[in-house]
This record gives sequence, C-alpha cells and structure tokens, in this order.
Amino acid sequence: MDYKDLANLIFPDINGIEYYEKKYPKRNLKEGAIVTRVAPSPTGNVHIGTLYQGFVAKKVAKQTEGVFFLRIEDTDQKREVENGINQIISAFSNFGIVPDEGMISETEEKGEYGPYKQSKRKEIYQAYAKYLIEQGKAYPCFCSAEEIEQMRQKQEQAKIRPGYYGVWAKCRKLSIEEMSEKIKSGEKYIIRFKSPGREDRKIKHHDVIKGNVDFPENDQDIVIIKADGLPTYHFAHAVDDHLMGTTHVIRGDEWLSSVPLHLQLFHELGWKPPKYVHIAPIMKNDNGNKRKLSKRKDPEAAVSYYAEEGIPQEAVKEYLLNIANSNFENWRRTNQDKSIDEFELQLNKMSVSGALFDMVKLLDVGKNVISKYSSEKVYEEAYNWAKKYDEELLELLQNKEYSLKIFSIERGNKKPRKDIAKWSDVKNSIIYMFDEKFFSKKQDYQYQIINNKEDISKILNLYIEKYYNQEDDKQTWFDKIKELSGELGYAKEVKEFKANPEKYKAHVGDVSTVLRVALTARTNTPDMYEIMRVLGKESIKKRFEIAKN
RNA sequence: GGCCCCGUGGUCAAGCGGUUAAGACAUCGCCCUUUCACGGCGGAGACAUGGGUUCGAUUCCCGUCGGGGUCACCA
Repeated sequence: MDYKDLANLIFPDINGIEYYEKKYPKRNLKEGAIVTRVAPSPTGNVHIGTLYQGFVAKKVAKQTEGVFFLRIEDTDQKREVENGINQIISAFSNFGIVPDEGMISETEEKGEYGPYKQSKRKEIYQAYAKYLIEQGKAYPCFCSAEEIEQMRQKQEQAKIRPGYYGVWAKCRKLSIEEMSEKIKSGEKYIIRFKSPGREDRKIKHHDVIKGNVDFPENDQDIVIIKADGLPTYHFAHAVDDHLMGTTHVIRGDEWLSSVPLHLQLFHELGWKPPKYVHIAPIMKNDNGNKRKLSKRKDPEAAVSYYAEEGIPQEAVKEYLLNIANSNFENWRRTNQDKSIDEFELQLNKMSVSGALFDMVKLLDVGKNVISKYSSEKVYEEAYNWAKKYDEELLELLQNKEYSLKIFSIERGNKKPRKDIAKWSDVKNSIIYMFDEKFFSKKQDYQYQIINNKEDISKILNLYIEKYYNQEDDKQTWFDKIKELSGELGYAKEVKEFKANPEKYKAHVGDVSTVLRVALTARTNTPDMYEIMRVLGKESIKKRFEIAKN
C-alpha cells in the first residue's frame, strides 16, 4: 500500500487536480494588471474594516485594469448568519463598490472562476488535499479534540511551544497501513498538512505594506480539511487564490503571522504565491489603549452605522482614502472637483500601523463633501435618507420646490455654508423654515440685548408695516434695517455705537437679532435676507405676531 | 510567555543622515461680519527612552519601555 492508495481510500470519488488546473486557466490580462479580492465571512453586519479592504482592493484593481472579485468564505457553518451574503453585497454596493466577479446574491454569481462561495467548492479542496496525500505531504489525523486539548495543556505546563508539530505530531508517524486500518474501522479523522518546515530556520518575506519581515519557518501540521469535509481558511486561501488568479492578497494584518504557513502551502503545492498586502486595522481609543474597532462595542464599526447616520458614502470613502494614503488630502485640495477615482492609490504608501478612528475628522470631510453639492443633490440625498430613517423629515421634504429654496440659501457660491455634515443634521437645520412645524410648537424666544417686550413690538411692527418689501435687493434690505434702527433710536452702524455707546440704546446688529429671533426662534441662522425671501411676507408677518406675545 | 509588527503635536501624518521638523482635523486668539457658518491671518503643541555609529542623528544599529497582532477542526 502506498500514498496513492491511501489518498484513494480517503477521497475515492474525487477528481485529479489536472481537471481544475485546466478548468481555471491563467487570466488573460495586460501586463501589470492586479487581481484582488475581498473575502468576508457571512457572519452578519459588515465591518468597516472589511469595507476598507474591499475599497482598497477594488481601487488598485481598477487602476491597473485588473479584476476585483468577491468570494464568500463560509467554511465555518456555525458562525453563518441568514442573509449574510446579501448583507455583504449591499454594504459594498451602497458604497459604489461592485465586484467584477463573484457572488451577486445569496445564490447567484458571475465570473469564470467560480464557484465563489467556498462551501460550494468542497470537491475542489478535496482534490488538492488528495493530491497532497498522494505526494505524502498530508495525512489523516485521528486525534480527538480532547486529546489535542490535553496535549496543549501538557505543552503549556512544560512551557514549550504549543501545537501539533515534531514529536507531538502523533499521527504523522503512523504507517500507511495503520492509517488505512483506522479508516476502515471507522475512526474519525481530519486531514493535516505535513509541514516540511523547521522552527530554527528563518524565511524572508516581503510584504507590500510592511516591507521585509523575517519569520521562523512554519513547522505546525495544521488541519487542512476539517471533520465536516470543508477546508480551513489557510488551505482554502491557497487553493482559491491560486485557482482564481489573485495577484495581490489584500487582507487585515492579523494574517501577517500566518504568512510562513501560507508560503509553505503554496510551495508544497507547486504554485507561485501571490503578493501579500497586510493592511493595518482601524483602531479605537479605549481608555488610553488602542484596540481594533469592535462590532460589539463600537457602533461605528458596522458599515450600516454610516447609512443610518446619513454620513455620505463619498465622505466615508474620502476619509478611508485619507487613512490609506495621507497624500490624498493634498491631492484633494488641488483637485477640488475631481472624482476620487482619479486619485492614484499606492499600496506601498499605506501606513504600517493602525490609525485611530476619528469621527470628528470624518464629519469634517462630510461637511466639505456636502458643501460642494448642488441644492438638488442635497435634496435628493436627504430625501433618500429620510425615506429610510426619518419620517418627519420626509414629510417636510414633500414640498420639493420649497425645500430646494431652503437648500439654496448660501449654496453654490465660492464660500458655501458647511453646516451639514451628515443627512441626520438636515432636519434640525431646516425645520424652522416650515410654517406648519414652526407654528405647531411653542417656540422659545431668546432675545439678547434688546429684550423688552415693548421695544421688540415696536421694531417688529415698524419693520413689517413700513420697511419690509419682498422685492428689495440685499443692500436695500439692509439699508432699511439701518433706517429702522435710526428711527427707533438705535445706532445705524455698529462702529458708531462702539464709538459712542452712551448715545444709543443698542445698535443695528441688535435690531437684526430681534428680527432673527422673532423669525426663527434662533439666535444663529444662515443669511437672514435669504431666509425672509424664502419665507415670504405672509409668513414673516405671522411669525412676528406670535413672537410679540 | 514564544514569535512578529509598530512608536513624530490630542488625532491622521510628511520626512529616507545636515529641515526654522510640512500639511490636515481639533484647540486658542485676531480679522471679516447684522448672528452663525464660511474665509483670512496668527498662536500653542511632537521626534517614547538609554546607549552606540557618525563631524552630525527624528532618520542607521542595540537595549529598555509602551502599544498592537498571533499562537483553533474561527475566519
């Protein structure tokens, strides 16, 4: 009996690897084209880090006219979540990240290198496992979970490196006959890789981001096929990325330490390994300590959070790009109106250590992004957001024409307002402009310098009866407020007032404040001239009436 | 604990042996101004630490300290 017989005994009905090698030929791409992928597990709410990786992966593929695909890593059925694949797909597509190949729904996919769902690739992995067994490079292991656990405890007590290797790799030493005996008698087993590595030897590795990293060789006989017949991550990675023609494996740097294993797997399988691009995770400050953004503890770790808050996907992408390549900010400043697609991302310029997530900065990016939008675009985005997350806002936005007027206030000029950072800010910034909302609630008028009822009434009455004219241009409009101020004994110029404070009760600015507060019940608003024009005389009049009481 | 990675202002970060150590966000002050925002100007604020190497180290080497990752039939 030899290895070949053993392989046949374990995997009797499995194809030879030639079949797959032929089925998935090398990709025909232009020189330098990069093939990347994002390979999440369908375990529920998508993590911002996964989005980050996918975004980077898609961008570099696109930059080189390569391919970006989505592979679903569902080899751990225990962790699987219903509708997990759809969640991933929509999380990406909400950010405009659409794969060239891969899963496009829970069950459908596109592309020539599939299946793109690992649970559907079982026979493929088994074919390669069989191949390794034939070569004497893998073997069945009959150790039970309990035995392995006991072994680990022994190792820990003896303070030696834990794991299944060297003298501890019991089943490795079984003869082929012993193995087949056990199999035939129905003993349970899994398949382990027979590592040719030695811990006292070093390997050199060049990571695209981390640079040169030396490791001890891997000497662990890791599991490649689990009891359920599905592969472990390591084995699936090697098989899939080889067959799918991935040139650059972009993944979180928690994988860095398994590079020796992966390289070894590629080597023993006779394949050229891909380039590895280990991205530092996005971190969070937790009581002075850094830790990875956690889905359980940090709402902002979930991609869905950004949609809920109404942070524009463009802002999130720009922020991420900022973390990825810090020269993006400079590029953005000199290329104000260009699409981020035109920015060339360089993998080797990515930071080696994890950045702390900075919501303040993200929101600042959001402000800038939104400030460049037209009022139509603001309306449309706010409307779409409100449809899902804010009924009251949606109700306001039903009046499109009027909403558009509000959004046009101080927008479209060279110095646009920047007071909306996310769509959830919109309601508060416009609600007082709607009569039905404004009048339906008792407003709290915080008058400032001029705060006596009589003075206020005088100002409001005189203004609406004598001065206000909807047709006035801005200069005339303001000149009239000055005149009104003069008429009632207030200084017409602030400077004048400051020079002779004893001569006046207050100044034109204070008068304006009275108008502003009466009009909006706020002390801070956008340009009052524009507000009045949008509101119209009737509304102004009514607002004044209420404000007087 | 072993192995690996990292350490420039509060945060993100330029920097590749000689720099007044960029820039952005945040912060403070001033200006603009009828409020706020915008914008403009300015301020404060950093090379973790100890040894080397060198004429010269933020940059190179070693130690220390600090942070992170990893050591599964999870990915």
